Amino acid sequence: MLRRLEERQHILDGGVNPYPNHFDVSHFSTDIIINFQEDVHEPVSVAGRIMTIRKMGKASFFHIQDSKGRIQIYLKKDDVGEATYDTFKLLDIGDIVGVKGYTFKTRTGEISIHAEKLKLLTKSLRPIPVAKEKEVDGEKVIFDAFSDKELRYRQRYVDLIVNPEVKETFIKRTAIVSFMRQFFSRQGWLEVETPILQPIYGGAAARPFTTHHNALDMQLYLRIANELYLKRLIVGGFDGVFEFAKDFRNEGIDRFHNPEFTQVELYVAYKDYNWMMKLVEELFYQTALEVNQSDVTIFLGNEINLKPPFRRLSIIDAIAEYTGKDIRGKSEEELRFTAKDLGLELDPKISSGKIIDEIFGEFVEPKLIQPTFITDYPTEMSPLAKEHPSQPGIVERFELIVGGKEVCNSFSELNDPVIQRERLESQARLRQRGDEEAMIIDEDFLRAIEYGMPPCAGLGIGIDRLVMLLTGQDSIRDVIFFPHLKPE
RNA sequence: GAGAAUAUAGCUCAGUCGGUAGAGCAUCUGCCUUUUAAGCAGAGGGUCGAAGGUUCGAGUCCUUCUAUUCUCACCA
Repeated sequence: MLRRLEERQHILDGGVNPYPNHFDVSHFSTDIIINFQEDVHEPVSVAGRIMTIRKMGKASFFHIQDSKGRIQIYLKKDDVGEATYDTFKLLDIGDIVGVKGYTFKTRTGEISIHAEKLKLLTKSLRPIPVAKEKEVDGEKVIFDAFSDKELRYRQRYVDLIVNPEVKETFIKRTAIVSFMRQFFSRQGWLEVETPILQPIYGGAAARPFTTHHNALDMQLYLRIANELYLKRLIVGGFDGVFEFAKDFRNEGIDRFHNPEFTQVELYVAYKDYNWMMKLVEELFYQTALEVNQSDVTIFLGNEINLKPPFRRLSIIDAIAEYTGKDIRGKSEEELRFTAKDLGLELDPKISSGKIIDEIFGEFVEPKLIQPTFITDYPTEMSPLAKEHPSQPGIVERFELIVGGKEVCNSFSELNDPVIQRERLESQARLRQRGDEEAMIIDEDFLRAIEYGMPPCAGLGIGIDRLVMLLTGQDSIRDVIFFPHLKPE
């Protein structure tokens, strides 16, 4: 770096600005290569970062990388003049340059640009970790790639420069979100924004991040979900609302969890969870076709097929199928016995619903590889969901499990304000008993639904996990630009 | 929170039994006007994650700490 600082000064002393203000670009690297015609020397102007250099005495080759890809540049002293060629000799891998010239094909058959003008656009002071590539039997072999995960996450900008497949993943992430946004908007539903700073957090069971507003001298929370605000908007008369939301949960970090993550939540009036299942099937299928041109993807080592319909299985039937235990109508004591019989150690304080969830999470969920809707959860685990009209104690709820992981959660929303109040009060009692994740009573939310919320179906999709699914990444850190790490 | 592994040059990695710190790429100098992991000749580059300890002597052995990775636990 010291050497490059000197070089920067050297360039300055030579009357050249190493950081000029603009450069006119006419083409992207990849477009030049795609549209190349033999015997046509098309004039082009490109800009990008120098990624390889092969210097010879009076002529040189180098590759520049722009936002789309790479292209080789041929620079000859006779063509650009001695001054430019001397400046070029001072350049390093990592510097950003602009090149004006014309297209041609080299003796070895690579489509390249024959430079007529070269301009330094940005001097790079730190060496980038260059990986060398070689083609062996038509396949690219990369030598000494920048692969240290810690460095890649801490210096994502470097990761993006030198590892093109990383860039692809993030481009796909944006494509997925854009497609979903269009998909919802085309139905006439409204994309909205609701508060991230909330005086009362709710809509999910999780520990929040806490902050403080100075002027109001009050505690605020970063939202763990936006469910209760979107429902207020359904009360307000919108038929469908959705929000791509950053949510924050003050919990552990692993390859499926980041403290801040993205969810899309959607609420549609007059619909129920059966309708929502169909929507989710269609959404996943079409999104896959849009971004992958295929309904098959590899997720956590398994080939996943996203062609509808997805299997539907109630949580009770799922447990019966995978453990052989019929738990329908069983009392808390019987459930505890069943769990013990299966070899599951349980906290003696937890109740029926939680026991069912534990059995499901331990013996069933990891085995659900192909997309499966698990439906009809115990009411107790779902304080915001509406009960099944014919099955007491069971709510109209589903989760979509893919590759053994939950990717979305949905229910017919509870809109009876009296029952909703009872459910939240029972949550408050759990909280008093020390359940830190039990919900807090949000009086304004209750007031809103007391005015009347139409029947409605709600959905939450974990965008990070969906992106993992559709890009074949096994860690949430590989689909978030700047995943959370401890400070250096 | 528990266990395992890792930490050596800008990057990717070797380093044997405890005895002067190594390679490739990158960098620098020279040569080279169609190269592509360019080539040839030479050179520089290190507080071996941090702090202690054992030892005549520690990259190597021991202790503690820090960070990361993986697995498990937690997280509907």
